Amino acid sequence: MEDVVRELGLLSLGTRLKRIGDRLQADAQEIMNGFDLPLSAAQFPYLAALDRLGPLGIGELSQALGVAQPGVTRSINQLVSLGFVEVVPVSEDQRRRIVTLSQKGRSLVAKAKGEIWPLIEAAVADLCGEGSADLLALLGALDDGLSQRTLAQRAELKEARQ
Amino acid sequence: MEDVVRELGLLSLGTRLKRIGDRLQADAQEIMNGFDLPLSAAQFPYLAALDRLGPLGIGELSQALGVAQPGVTRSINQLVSLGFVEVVPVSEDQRRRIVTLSQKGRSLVAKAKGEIWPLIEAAVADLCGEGSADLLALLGALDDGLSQRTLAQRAELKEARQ
DNA sequence: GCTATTAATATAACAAGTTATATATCTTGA
DNA sequence: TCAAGATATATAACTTGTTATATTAATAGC
Repeated sequence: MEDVVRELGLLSLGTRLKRIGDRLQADAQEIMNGFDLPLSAAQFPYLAALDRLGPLGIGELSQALGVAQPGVTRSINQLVSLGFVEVVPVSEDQRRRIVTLSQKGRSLVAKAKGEIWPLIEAAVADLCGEGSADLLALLGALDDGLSQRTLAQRAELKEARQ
Repeated sequence: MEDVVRELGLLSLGTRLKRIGDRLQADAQEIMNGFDLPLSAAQFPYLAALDRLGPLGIGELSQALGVAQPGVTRSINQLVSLGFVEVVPVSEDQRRRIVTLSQKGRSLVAKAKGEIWPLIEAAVADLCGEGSADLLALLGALDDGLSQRTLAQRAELKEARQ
């Protein structure tokens, strides 16, 4: 059976990227399941962000991860109830809540860095083969291009030029 | 603020592809809004599949679009209530339901082919620039690679080889 | 020719994102 | 200094995917 989303090419690029991304995430989840972590693959970027950047506010996490703020609020609440992060209020500004890795969160990150992430990264590298650097470069160009001009703006320019 | 998902590279490739795909789909939606269609960008692939392949059963649509069957059932029900598709039972096999474009659906597809899709495709092509063919080729390799071996299988092979 | 299995679709519950809006706190200007 | 606006987060409702399971119809084996 023909894969329509694939055949449509650039027209359905968004749908296709989402679909492949979902599949990769589900596969990564399967690798993670081997380590019986009470955590979904989608939650890992939160821990990775806190590990890389240190304690962050909700809004900063939203920026760092490219997820809308309500999504961050919910995911952080889950991670709090799982015990991987802690939220501390800021005395100078009581609106803010700073999220930090808990001890449990830090040891999970350590384990992930040592055993899990390298495995996932190697599997993705194996999948991408020679093309991995090219792929990352192209995705970078998409990210950059989209932050300069949206598709709608590009479409308008095309129309105006006709 | 550092874009963590981007910086993590291959490790968070799934999350990143989903994120970029979502953004493209949202942008395509915005272009479509200019034509006031009572339809979301995510629903368009269903119409495109029926246009390209003719009437299809629920399970065939599921394959053609790479969406799990319950998702297809729901989306088709929406498209039915919007009047863009019709569902006909098959007399030989009463379990099956064949989905076809309605007259309204066919004229929407005609309009889309004439005015909307070329605009979206051109905007995406503008965004991708020189890299569009490379990108599609790399995505094809990912699709093919994933249907040969999942990430988990690749990870196991790596482990076994050590 | 009936029963057990298989197949196609539907339903339910959940996941993780989204937008719109509410709430609470902070900041600023008259 | 206090009312108005801005900012940070929370809540609600929705979207669109998922998995697990139920339902109904078709098929196969005895």
